[in-house]
Amino acid sequence: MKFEAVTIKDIAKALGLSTSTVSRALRDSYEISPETKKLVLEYAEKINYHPNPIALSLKERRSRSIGVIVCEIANSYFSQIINGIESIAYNNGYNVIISQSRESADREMLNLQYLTSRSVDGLIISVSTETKDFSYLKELHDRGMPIVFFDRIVDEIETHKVIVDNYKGAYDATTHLINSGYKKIATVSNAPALSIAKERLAGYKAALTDHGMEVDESLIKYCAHGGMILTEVEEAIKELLKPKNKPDAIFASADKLTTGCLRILRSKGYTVPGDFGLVGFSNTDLTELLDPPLSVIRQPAFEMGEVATNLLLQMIESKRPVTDFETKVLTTELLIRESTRKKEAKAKPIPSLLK
Amino acid sequence: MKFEAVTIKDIAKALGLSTSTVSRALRDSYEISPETKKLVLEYAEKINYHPNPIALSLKERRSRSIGVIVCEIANSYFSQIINGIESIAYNNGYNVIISQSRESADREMLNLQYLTSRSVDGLIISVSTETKDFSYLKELHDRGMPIVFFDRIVDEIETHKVIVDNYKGAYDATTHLINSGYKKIATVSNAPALSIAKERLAGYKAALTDHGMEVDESLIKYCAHGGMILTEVEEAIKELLKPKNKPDAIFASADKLTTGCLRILRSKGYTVPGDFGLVGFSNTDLTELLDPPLSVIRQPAFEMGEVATNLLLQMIESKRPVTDFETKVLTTELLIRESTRKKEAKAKPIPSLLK
DNA sequence: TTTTTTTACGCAATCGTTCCCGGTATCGTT
DNA sequence: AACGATACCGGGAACGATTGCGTAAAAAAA
Repeated sequence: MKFEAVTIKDIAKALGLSTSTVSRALRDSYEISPETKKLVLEYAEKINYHPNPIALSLKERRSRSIGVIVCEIANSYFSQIINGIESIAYNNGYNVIISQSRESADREMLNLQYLTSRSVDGLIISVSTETKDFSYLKELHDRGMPIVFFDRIVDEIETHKVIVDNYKGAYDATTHLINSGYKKIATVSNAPALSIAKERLAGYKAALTDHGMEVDESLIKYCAHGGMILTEVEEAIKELLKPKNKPDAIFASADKLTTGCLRILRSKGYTVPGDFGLVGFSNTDLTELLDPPLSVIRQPAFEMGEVATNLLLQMIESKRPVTDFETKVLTTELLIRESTRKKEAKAKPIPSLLK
Repeated sequence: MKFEAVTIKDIAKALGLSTSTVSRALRDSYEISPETKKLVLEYAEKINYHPNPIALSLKERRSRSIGVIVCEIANSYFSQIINGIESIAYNNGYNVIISQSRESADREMLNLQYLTSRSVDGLIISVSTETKDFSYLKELHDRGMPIVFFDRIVDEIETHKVIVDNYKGAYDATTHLINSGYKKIATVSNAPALSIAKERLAGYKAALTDHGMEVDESLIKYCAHGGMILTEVEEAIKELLKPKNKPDAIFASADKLTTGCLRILRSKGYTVPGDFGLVGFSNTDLTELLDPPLSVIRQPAFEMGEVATNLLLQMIESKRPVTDFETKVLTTELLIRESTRKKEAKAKPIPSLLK
């Protein structure tokens, strides 16, 4: 069950030439006569010759392919990012190898080893929620592997990074809830170690204090897998529903958390925005068709993929080691829809404690 | 910017052995003394040696990786399939390379060439809507490349295939619409050349005639890109809304068509199921949260991925060419929700939110 | 005509690994 | 003592492609 491909040797043999001549003819070298070139080119075309990239990779120690690791592709945000990555990569003759960590540090490591041993020329990564140990990544980076982080970045490693202004996104969303008249705003956040979780949480807290509201730690819940497992969202919501400090609105910190919250609230018979206002990060294109249409913070995912890839290719193709790294920060967009509709005709609270 | 890896030569040099001995020691050959083995193994472990899969691929003409081509990963159906594929592949030590055709025959061909030249040991494919010319695939297959088709299969090529009972799925959905009291049922279908489109259309027609209803060709609309481009769905709906034969229900034949129809109908101010009943194929996990919750035909996508991969690995690892091919047909599931509520019914069905 | 230059091609090494041949000890057997 | 068996290890070709170097023949210059 093996699959025989046409090689440069077949051409050489058939034409009575050496492999070197054929190789040079195919690469249009000046030291091959026009007639021989024509001969080789035509024959190669005829038998449908394609150079073997594996042999090339072995020789050149590069593969013209880049590796991408995300937690899961069944997530609009990540699939949009990947589309952005592919669009730039293909235009530059690079192939993209996608792999999923499924929020597992082990699988992330496995994929990483596979990709590097397969000689990808660079990596674009959003780390899993579970990853605590970045030493392997760090070693890779130290040994010269070009890496670009996006979304969930690793502060310890100095390289190009692409993120959105998570702080501002969260701040704006929370402020929007406040301005809509919500008084007790909870948040369902991602794994606390994650950069995006920290930043979004900071934005949330800042919005509260800036508007004279207290930060209540019992209103902050974490989901270790970012909502990939629904029960953990259910658990978080259940905690929040304890009468003691029941909130009237929720800010969700990730795609799956946002829809997860809606799912749990509705399954428990609560209405949105009646019982709870809801806003969250999401790039799903179905949010406007949901019941209720969700107010969301949307990230420019496609563009993030493009930017990340451009940075990576720049590193890959640079002659000398890149030492001057930048962190590109794109801006989010707050799309206001039904799920955060103003609570009915009460006087708008005046923030008295603005600093 | 190159990335130096540890090779067998480094070990050989450091230990004063030949590469052959090191290679054999690592592969636990009987003709290497236990002491030498121990020495090599320990040193290999110490300097973190990993065999170079590229060199192996070149030598063995196999890569222990399989290629997957789908039209787009930002589609729950396909990402669920991929998860199924990966689960089996990883358990058997295979890696999965994913690529998207984005419904373009050109990109499909490009991906195909990339994957085969990269020595994937086999392919799992759902062809793009655009692909008319299967000669390249056929040649690949004739030359011994193991291929499994799923979803959108190619009748002309004899190999393993994994599909669902599209006919029955469509038949059941249409029957459900009829039983719900809808009188004029339109369908928005995929590119007519596609196997799935034909089968689903046949099921739709059969359900109509079996229930004494006429098949009206003007109620059958096609979307060449399966709803990936929203305007083509809009065009289809616009056609259907012409007063002459305005339907009261729509059966949509693919994931993006189903949500696309809802989107267009709602944007035009129509209500579902008030003005139109709506049911369609979909694997999105958000359909129950939509307004209205959508009745859908759901495919066992994860399982399909598993089945396809098992078939493929079986072909890859078979000593002799496989000639006895099978077509596995799984069954769909009709999930009845709000969007097809009986026209006369008053009682509101209880939506099941958590499954 | 002789020398130099140019043209056009082949040889062989290389990338990392495996594996077919060898080869050399160290035994044991006759 | 001589031979074969066994154990252990190295040399080198191979996988497909590129490329520096060498060189024969042809063309140009002397």
